[in-house]
Parts: sequence; structure tokens; C-alpha cells
Amino acid sequence: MNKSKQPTIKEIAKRLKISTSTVSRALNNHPSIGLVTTMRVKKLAEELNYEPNRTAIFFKQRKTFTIGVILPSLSEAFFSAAISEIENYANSKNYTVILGQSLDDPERELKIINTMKTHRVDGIILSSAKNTREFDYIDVLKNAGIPIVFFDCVPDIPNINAIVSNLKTGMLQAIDTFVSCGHQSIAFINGPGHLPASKEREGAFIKGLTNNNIPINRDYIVYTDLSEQGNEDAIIKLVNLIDRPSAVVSFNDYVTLDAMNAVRKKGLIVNQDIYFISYANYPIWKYMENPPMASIEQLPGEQGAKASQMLFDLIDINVEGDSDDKSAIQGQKIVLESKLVNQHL
Amino acid sequence: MNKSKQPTIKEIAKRLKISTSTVSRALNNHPSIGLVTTMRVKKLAEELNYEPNRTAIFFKQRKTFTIGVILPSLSEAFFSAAISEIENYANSKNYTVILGQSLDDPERELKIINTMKTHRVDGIILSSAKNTREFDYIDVLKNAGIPIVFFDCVPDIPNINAIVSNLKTGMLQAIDTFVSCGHQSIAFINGPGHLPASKEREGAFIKGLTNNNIPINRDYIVYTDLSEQGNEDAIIKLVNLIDRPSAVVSFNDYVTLDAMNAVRKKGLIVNQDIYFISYANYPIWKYMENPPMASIEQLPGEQGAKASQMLFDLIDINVEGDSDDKSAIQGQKIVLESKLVNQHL
DNA sequence: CTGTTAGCGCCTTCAA
DNA sequence: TTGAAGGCGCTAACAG
Repeated sequence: MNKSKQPTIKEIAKRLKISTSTVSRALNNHPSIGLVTTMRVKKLAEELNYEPNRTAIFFKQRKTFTIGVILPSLSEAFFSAAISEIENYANSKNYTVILGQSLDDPERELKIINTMKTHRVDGIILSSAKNTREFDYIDVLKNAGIPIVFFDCVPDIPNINAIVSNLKTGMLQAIDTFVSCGHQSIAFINGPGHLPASKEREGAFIKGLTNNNIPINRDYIVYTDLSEQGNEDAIIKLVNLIDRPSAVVSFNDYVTLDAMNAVRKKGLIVNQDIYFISYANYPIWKYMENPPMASIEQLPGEQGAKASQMLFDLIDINVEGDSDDKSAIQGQKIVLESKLVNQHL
Repeated sequence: MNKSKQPTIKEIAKRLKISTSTVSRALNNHPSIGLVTTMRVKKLAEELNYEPNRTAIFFKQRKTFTIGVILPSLSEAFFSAAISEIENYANSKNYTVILGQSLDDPERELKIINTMKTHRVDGIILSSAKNTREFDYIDVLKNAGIPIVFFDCVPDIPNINAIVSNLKTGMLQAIDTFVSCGHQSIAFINGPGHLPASKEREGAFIKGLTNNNIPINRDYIVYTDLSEQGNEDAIIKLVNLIDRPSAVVSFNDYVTLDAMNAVRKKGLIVNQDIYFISYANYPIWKYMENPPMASIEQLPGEQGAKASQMLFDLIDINVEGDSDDKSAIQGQKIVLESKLVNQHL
């Protein structure tokens, strides 16, 4: 009933009239301890319901067996899928995950990073807020010896560890799909221009059109800040063009959702007057009466798993090689392919 | 560059030729320390980039300033909303949140609880897996001095701390709404019979019909195990009845999604041949061309906030009153109202 | 106002 | 194969 009666190694030692070091060693299966003593210790530990005090171990080992994961938002399906895999991986290594939502606010993001730093996490996985521009924390963390792995939204900075998805393949497939369905006026709602992910998408978009001998029409490329209003404004701009496009690739499925709503309000019919393809392959599509023609799967689960794997490699190196051979793995980037998934239209 | 050079309180003491306790006190703004020394200490700490070693503090204080949150799934909008608020609340108290997804698997749930226990979290907020039947861990945690607050899915056990939502009000409103739109054959897709939440809903359903002088038709109450298949089977059973109901209340929005898909496959038209109302007020409805007529808002954010508040009250009591006055607050239940939200049909 | 001392629970040399 | 002793970084009596 009383919480203070948690048995310790000392208690066991006293009862068994042996030293604490012997108990410690027995509990950790140290080879130099006699089988009998080991058994006796373990038996009593069992009876007493002994559990090692992790906080003491953390302290002693200078490790917390905890990793931090910072994401813009848990409610986006992409991120909840990613974190599930991260959690799985971490648990399999007997690590715990602590969580932070930046809500795409750079200040909040920084605050979370600092909290995690003071909590001495052993490593961090981060999908940056969309409009973070300052990345000084990277050096701070490096100095603190905390490895960090980026994924999804990765800053354009040399020598960082990251998992990124190849946005190009998906875009090219999207355009080919549109073209093969007879579309020639294809537009693109891109995200904020400063994001590497936006640049990559835009390059691929242009490439895709060129591949299909479609001239580039600058009016067909619009931008959104990813807010609901921004998304609506973007699609409205396209819809109001004299030569309204018949097909739209958009930055991601959330943009598409808002765009579809706006389009309907204008009296147009989705999948008849105008067609969509976007990134993320949002699971809700299967419940929509008029989903996009296709969606580009970005494999959040795999990204999460790979990111975890990379992070644990870095953590292990940190522990073993106390030297600088950690630089060996520093600045690694893994690229995952994206691929188009057709919806059942 | 080297991680081992983290300055400690000792280092500061040595440089300033004062004792470590003075440094410690100065850093913690202890009133009995001279202003000058305090300033000198703080200045040097700043210069040295000193940061307290939390693991040492955790160890010393026998607290981790960490709470555990266990949820069936992060991808459900209800839970991601709840956890956002929990996180906010915890952060405002300088606590960190560690996270676990049970995926509605009782074994996994138990494993997470144990991990959190060995990690010595200061408290736990738990929305139980739908089919957990063993609650022995409640006593285990109590013995370990770890308070626990349930929310959303709360076991039917006396003397537990919980936040629950009043499912009755919402159900009565739902039925009144249906009736006032002319519906007389109203059916109900309930969740697993063993859940308290199912019993409460069913009681209210019957009450609602009675209030409106509608006779109870047992065929109009069906059950699902909440799997996609179960959801489909349930609605199909209703749709195949000779006197097919024109209105359906369902356990939650996810059930409704599957039901709508199944109904459409049968050639029926939602919001014309058959109408829906369900629990949860899933944010995606605003993007659907045919959302349910209404949805019962369960205020996940508020539930999360209240749960956090209750948990921190328990934690504080644990710390201050080392005696049993914790029983004073033991077994508290807070009920939040649910209310119907009409969709823009 | 400040220093001394002791100890949280565990692990790990070093010595026997 | 075992014990004794020391220390991780910090806080908190108890003394001055």
C-alpha cells in the first residue's frame, strides 16, 4: 500500500546476508557468480517483487533509453502511421518514446526540442514544422551528443541524417496517368515555395509535362500555405482561369480535400469537370463517393521504421565508439520511392 | 564536440571556490542565498552552458516528471484531439508525455503498462482497449503508487478515477431529431455488449424511443465488434429486414463510415433512403458529400484536459500527503455532457 | 547567509 | 567466486 516499500538491491543483500555487489551481479547474470547464489538471489527478488529502479540506472549509465519524436500533428494519418512504426521499433529495443506535437509552429518546435534535451533523450526523430527556417538547434543537439534523424519534412542543410521520399517518381506517374486519360491541361497546387519538398515536386511536375510534350503554362502552377483558406484560394485561382485545367495535382491529400469542397461550391463536379491526384494516400478516400483519381503513397510506416533504424544505429555508435567515427555515419540520407495508387473509381 | 564535457554543479563550485550546495541553492533561487553569489553563479552557469542533469534529479526526487498516456490508436481523430490537450496540460506543468498505442489489444496494453511502470512514470492516463477484461493491473499500479485516470473507455469497476462522457443526452437528442424529421423506424448499431458504453447507449436508445411512444423492435438493435466486417454485417442485417429502418443511430462515426459504404453497395442512397446519426463528430464529415444528419460531439479535447487535471491532482496528493488522504480523491468520476451537432445537409 | 555531510540505488573497479 | 569501497549529480538536513 505504501509506495516507499519498493524493495532494493540492498534489501535483498541484507536478507541473504551477502553484499549488494553480489546481488547486482547475480541479477545481471554475471558469469562469475555461483549458480546457487544466483538462484537464491533471483528467487528472493521474485518473491519480494523486486524491480530495478530505472531512474537510478539511467542516472548511472548516463542514458535514458528514451527517444523523442516530434511531429507537426498526430491527427494527420501520415504521422500517426509513422509514429506507430517508430513506437514498434523502439519498443523492440526496449526504448520508450516521448512525443511532441509542434503544430507546425517553429517556436513550439524549438521549445519541445529543448525539453527533450533537458530530459536527456538518447535521440530524436523529427519531422520539421513546415515553416521552420532556423536550424541552429542542430548544432546544439550535436554538441549535447544527441543524434537526430529527420524525415518527411527535411531541411535543406548539408550533413544531416534523413529519410526522404522520392517525390519525383510519384509526380511523373501522376502526370502520365492524367495524360493517358486524355488530359492536356494539367495544373499543380504546390506548397510553400521555400520547402525543399515543394521545389522537388515542382521540378518533377515540369519534367513530367515536358516528357509528354505539354508546354508549361505558368498560370497552372499556384501555391498554398497549406491553410484551409490558402488551399481554397489556390484552387479558385485555377478554376477561374479562362482555360480552366481539367486535372490538378496537389501538394497533398489535405489540400485536395479543401480544393474539392471549393470546387463543388463553384458548381463543378469532381471526377467529371475536374480530376485530382495528390500525395499521401489518405486512408479516408475509400469512404468518399468521389475520391481523387489516384494518390501517391508515401509509405509513412516505412519512413518511420527506417528513421528509427537509422537513429538507433547512431545511438549505438555514440555508445560504442566514443571517438569521432560517428562521423562515419553522419550525414546519411535514405531515399524511399513513392508510388501511385489508383483509387477504385 | 565531446559529449562528456557537460558541466556540473561541482565544476561551477570549484571555479567559484564555493560549495556545491550553495551553487545548487543559487540555481534554484533559494531565498537564503546572497544576491551577489546568486548572480555570480548564474552568470558562470550561463557561460559554461550549464544544464542540470535531469536523470540525477529524477533519481534523487524519486519522480520522473513524466506521465504515460495509453490509447487504442492515435489515428482516430478522437484520440489525437485528446492527446493534444493532455500534452498541453502536461507541458504547462513541465511534464513530459510518454505514449503507448494498445491497438485495442489487451496483451499489448498490459505490456505498455508494465513498461511505463518500470520507467517509473508519475501517473497514467488510459483509454482502455475495447476488449480488455482483466484489470488486475489497477491494483499493481496502486501498490506501486502510480495513480491512474481512465477516460473514454472506462472499465466498470468501483473506486477508479475516470472521466466519462454522458452518452445518454446525445442519444436522446439523436432520436428526437430523427422523430422530428418524421422517422418512426429507427434502428441502432451498438458496439460490443460487454462495454459499459454500449449498455449506456442501449438504455438511452430504448428510453428515447419510449419517450416518443415508439414501440421497441428488437430486430432494430444489432451489434458489431467494431471491425470493418462487423460493421458491414450489422448494417446489412438491418437493410435486409422486410421493414427496413429509415434511420440508424450507430456506435460511432467509424461504424457509420463502413455502414454507408455497405449501404451504397446495396444501391441505397444515403440521406434519402436511409439516414445516420452517430457518436464522435469526426472532423472529416465536412468533406463528405453525404455526411450523417448529425453527430454527437464527445469533446475529446475537454476529456483529455479534465483527465490531465485529475491526474495531476492525484500526483500532487501523492507527493504532499504521504498519508492515505489520497483516498479522499480516490474513485472520483467526472461526467461530461455530450451534445448533438447538426451537419450542414 | 554558507559549508559539511550524507545519501538516493545501482554498478564497477580493486582487492581478497 | 565474493566483498568493500567509491562515485554518478544533485539535494537537503544540520551546523555553523
